[in-house]
Amino acid sequence: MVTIKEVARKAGVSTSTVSRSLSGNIFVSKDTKKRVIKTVNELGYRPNVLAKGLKEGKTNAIGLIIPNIRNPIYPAIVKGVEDTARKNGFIVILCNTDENIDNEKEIISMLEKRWVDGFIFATASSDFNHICKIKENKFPVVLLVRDWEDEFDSVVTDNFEASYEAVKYLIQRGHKKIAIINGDLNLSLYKERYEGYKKALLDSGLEIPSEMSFCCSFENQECYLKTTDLLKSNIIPDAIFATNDLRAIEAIRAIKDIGLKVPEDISVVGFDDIQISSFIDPMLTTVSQPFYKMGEVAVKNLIKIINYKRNRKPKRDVVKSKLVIRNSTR
Amino acid sequence: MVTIKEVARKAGVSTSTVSRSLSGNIFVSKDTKKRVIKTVNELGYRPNVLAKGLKEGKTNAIGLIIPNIRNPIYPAIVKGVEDTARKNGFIVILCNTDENIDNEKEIISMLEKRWVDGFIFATASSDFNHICKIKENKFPVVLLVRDWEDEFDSVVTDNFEASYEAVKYLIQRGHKKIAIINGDLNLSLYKERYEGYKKALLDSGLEIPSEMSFCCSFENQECYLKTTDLLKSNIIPDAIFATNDLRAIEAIRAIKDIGLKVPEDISVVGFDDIQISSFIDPMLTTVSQPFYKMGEVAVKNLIKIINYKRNRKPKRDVVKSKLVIRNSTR
DNA sequence: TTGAAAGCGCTAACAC
DNA sequence: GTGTTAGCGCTTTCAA
Repeated sequence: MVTIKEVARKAGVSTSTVSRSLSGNIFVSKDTKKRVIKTVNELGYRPNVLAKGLKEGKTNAIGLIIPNIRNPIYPAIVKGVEDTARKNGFIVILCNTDENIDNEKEIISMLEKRWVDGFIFATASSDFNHICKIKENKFPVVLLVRDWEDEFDSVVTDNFEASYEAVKYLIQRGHKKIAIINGDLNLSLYKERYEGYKKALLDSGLEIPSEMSFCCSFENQECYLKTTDLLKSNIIPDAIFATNDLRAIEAIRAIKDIGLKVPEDISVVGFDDIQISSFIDPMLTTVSQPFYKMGEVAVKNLIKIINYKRNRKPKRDVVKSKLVIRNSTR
Repeated sequence: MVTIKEVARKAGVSTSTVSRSLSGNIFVSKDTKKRVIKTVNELGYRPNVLAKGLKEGKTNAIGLIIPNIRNPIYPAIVKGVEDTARKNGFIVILCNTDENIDNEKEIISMLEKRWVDGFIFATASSDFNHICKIKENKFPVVLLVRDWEDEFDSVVTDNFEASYEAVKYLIQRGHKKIAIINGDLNLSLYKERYEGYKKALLDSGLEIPSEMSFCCSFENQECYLKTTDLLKSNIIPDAIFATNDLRAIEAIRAIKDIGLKVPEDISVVGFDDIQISSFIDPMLTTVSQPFYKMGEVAVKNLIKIINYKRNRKPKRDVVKSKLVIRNSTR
């Protein structure tokens, strides 16, 4: 490995001059600089980021913690985060928790050893102490997708409004018995989506059919099974609002398997607009979220906090989502 | 930030004793060790990986370079890589190239500054010099999914055999005009899949219908459009072998939109078995690949190379895939 | 404008 | 068993 010393020797200058030639902020005579740069190229010298980080007290890396990389919303987010980070000279360390809090703690403990200058969490849940602790340890933190009260900077979508609009749309199209398939209500995003759903029904004078409301995870086709159960009972909805596309897709599968049709018998609306949603049959009506953009905004905010560490008040960034109407609703 | 010095002072020992107590390899008296550990916990001390890495000449990080995180095969791989790496005390730095070689070079240049102890590339293509250069620079490299002659360690699936089997299956079910929708033939995996396809046809005495063979990328619905073109011509296949599921899904969409049915009019076989494939309509018959496992094997091999840097001959690991028969074939 | 030297936090060779 | 110390590669004072 080529070090700054070798460059210095070969160019006939001191290591400080090499450093200065490369950093650019401090003045070095034109000739010297040229000679140094030439030597750097000849030798293929690359500054060692470890040494630089150790000296400067920062790493130019950020930790991105996500709950489940196989949920297609995260790849989109990851891409936004990574592109933006790289554009700003940061590298991304991606960690997947599988929604498991022990994994998450272990990951944090690892990254806190100066691996990263700051964290982006897309995993906020009700069990939140460990993330608070990071902040106490002076690591900048931005929450993404899922947020938590007003303690942290965050980037989220307008979950309430978007759900409201989606359900309102179903009502306008004449649906009256609208089921909701939701996620963990301890997560603010699902709670907000639920609130939007309820408000839309209420505003239209419809009852909230509690027997048509359930939550499910992504494991073991839970969503498929619970939807099947619902349809086998004698309370059949005329529309289903699923709070994400994966749930919508499982629900559609269940509806078809039981011999009913989408959208003729039951309309289905999803949430997320993952890539696959425009290819399944019927193409899914869903709320489209700007995931790439969200990742981008989260990184930009995080870098701001890293660079000017003043104790600003946390900022909540809300990005707009929009209803995309396709063929799964009639 | 708590440093080893503070721990040492508080515990009344030298820094080396703290270091030794933590590393565990060198003997420290029970009492001292206990006292040190206690202090470490009280102070919340975490060894600085930058300093450690600088000292030891390694980082315990590996770079994982993938072409496109939005292709669902990669999240599965990433998860395998990440889990295994973490289990072995390594951290993963994930980088996405968007199939762009300049991005890739930039990423490599960044990671070579001692960020990582080795690389896993899932991006090998015909333009390969920059990856060779990494190896010359003494960085361990393992190729994944896509490989390249015998220069490198690699982990791949039995593309030829799997394709052969898939096409053979179509033939056995009575199909005679079998189209192939392929990817870039400069990538060995697609070439191998093409060879498997041809061999299966040949072995059954069928002609290779060159007018029914085309390649397409994932951009701009290219696959959808080209399939539509094919179907609008008067040479209509009775089966389509798509060399990945995303292509198969686009093809199915095209078939349906033109008013034909899958599998009644045209059978479709995919390759990959991404999660969504068992939820689309009809559920996709496809070749299932053990992506998680592949990531796992790649990491294990890489770590082996990192730890015993002897110049072994590169090893090619071939993992078995298998045909999963669902409803898109008749 | 440039060089010498200290020091970032850690480990390990060497001394006791 | 434990302490002292050099040094990993870099940046940045301080001097010249």
